[in-house]
Amino acid sequence: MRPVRVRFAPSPTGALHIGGVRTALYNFLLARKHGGTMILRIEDTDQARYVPGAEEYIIESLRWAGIQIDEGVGAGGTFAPYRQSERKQIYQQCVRQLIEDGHAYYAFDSEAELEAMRERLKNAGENQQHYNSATRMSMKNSLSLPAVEVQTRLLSEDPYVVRLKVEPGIDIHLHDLIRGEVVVNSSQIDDKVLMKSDGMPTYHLANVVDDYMMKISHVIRGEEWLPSAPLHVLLYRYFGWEKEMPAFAHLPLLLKPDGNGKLSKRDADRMGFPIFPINWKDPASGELVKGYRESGYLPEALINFLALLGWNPGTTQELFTIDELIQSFTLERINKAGARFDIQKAQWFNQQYLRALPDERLRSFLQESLTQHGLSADTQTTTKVVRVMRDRVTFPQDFWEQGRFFFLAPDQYDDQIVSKKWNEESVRGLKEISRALKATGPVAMDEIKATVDKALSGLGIKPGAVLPVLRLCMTGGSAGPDLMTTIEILGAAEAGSRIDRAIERLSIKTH
RNA sequence: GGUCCGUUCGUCUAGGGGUUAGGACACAAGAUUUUCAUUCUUGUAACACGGGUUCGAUUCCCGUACGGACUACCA
Repeated sequence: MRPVRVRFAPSPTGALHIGGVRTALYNFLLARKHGGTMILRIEDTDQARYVPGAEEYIIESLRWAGIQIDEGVGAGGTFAPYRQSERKQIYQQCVRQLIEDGHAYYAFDSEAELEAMRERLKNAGENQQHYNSATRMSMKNSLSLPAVEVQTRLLSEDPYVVRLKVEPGIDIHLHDLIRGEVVVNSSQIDDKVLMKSDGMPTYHLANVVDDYMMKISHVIRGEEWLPSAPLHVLLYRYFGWEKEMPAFAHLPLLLKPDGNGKLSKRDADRMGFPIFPINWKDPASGELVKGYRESGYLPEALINFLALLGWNPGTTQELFTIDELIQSFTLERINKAGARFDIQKAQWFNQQYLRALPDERLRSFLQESLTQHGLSADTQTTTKVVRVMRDRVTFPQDFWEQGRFFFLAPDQYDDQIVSKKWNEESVRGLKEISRALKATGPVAMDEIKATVDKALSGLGIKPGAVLPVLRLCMTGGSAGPDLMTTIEILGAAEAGSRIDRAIERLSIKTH
């Protein structure tokens, strides 16, 4: 078996889509599984759509996601260059060969002429409007025009393209690793442009030439390429490279969470989740689009989620380290049908991964939020907070979002609790608890509980009448970690003064 | 329109000629937690339809429907 060499080959026309990350991931997993090579090739043959910064963005995104590149742009390698715009001469040479062998030809038709041809065929009721064996002789190209004229045109400044001369009536068989046997008749394939008038190759040409030259063993790409795969097979054949042709695996698409169609940025925006791996600032509009990284997704969680979107190990295991993914991954177990994108499942994965992190890591998340808000706290406190919050969070920022009261006394109190539980009796209880707390000094949770119990039983008040408002004094709300633990972390003195503060504020409000 | 691809709970999926069609997310209920979350238990919920083949089809075959991709000098 030949060495596994796979490539992820995005075009730098913008930010990397989350579906692209999954494609890259599957390539990476296969490479690692077989001790092969993961290659990053940049397909920048469309100068009009080139977006500055996109290449760097792709590299940084993959790096963040933990998808390591062994060879290619940013990593170097023996098959350099890996940027297609730098390989023009190679394609030109290949295309010249194709023309000499009679598999390609020059075409001089203008855009208007092409449009006219399609219009003519459409009006004639043809269900395909192709530039092909049936129509090429009525167009302006090196097959239809006299040799002299062709020479003149080539030597003039007039633009021209090179087209593939597809021989009709041949069944092209393609074995896809995911879909099995696919057969397409060559009459369905048009004389695709191989070389554009600006001298750049099209995707089809560059892709085949590079995969061959870079000794790619498996082409793993999105399903949108399946219809043109037979064309690529034809190219390998015409080049005489069919024996070295890579194996194909066309991945199912990522679909919208609701409705029909493939997942788009619009859907993500509409439903409030990221579509790009990391922040993307559109250089044209200046718009900043939030990424998974900045939204608080851990790369390991995102990868785990993505891996299972269209692939499964055949067991009930859901949580995978990257090494386990590499171990279990096989192309055969990739699904055929498209997968709806479900952000809730991604969140669940994030929660699983986040809570499994050591205190130290979680503390640093909290610390970051504190710094952002101009606050500081000692290690002992942040450790306690993180421990009591760890089973309650989904994102790193939740430690702050849901635990800010550990560092900031509430300045607002939940109206519902106030109207339901704030009364003369509960305030009497609170006053007693405050007094008792301030007298005890810093103590542990069970002592606080004893103090509170004693204070209330002394007054003959039931805990149920006071505890909700006690929490209200501490956090401003009705939800949160265990109350006594919360008070322990706050400290008895702070707890006492929060009670006083609440009584002062709410009494004014109610009068 | 044409070509190609697809179709198991709401979602991701396992399974496969005879199964109580399994798991996970989500949802719901109960228990724990004097709160909320976690955790645990339980529950609701699926083989698109029609023909074949077969003793038997959700599984194999063919159609239909539905969905998707492609149909550029874009990738």
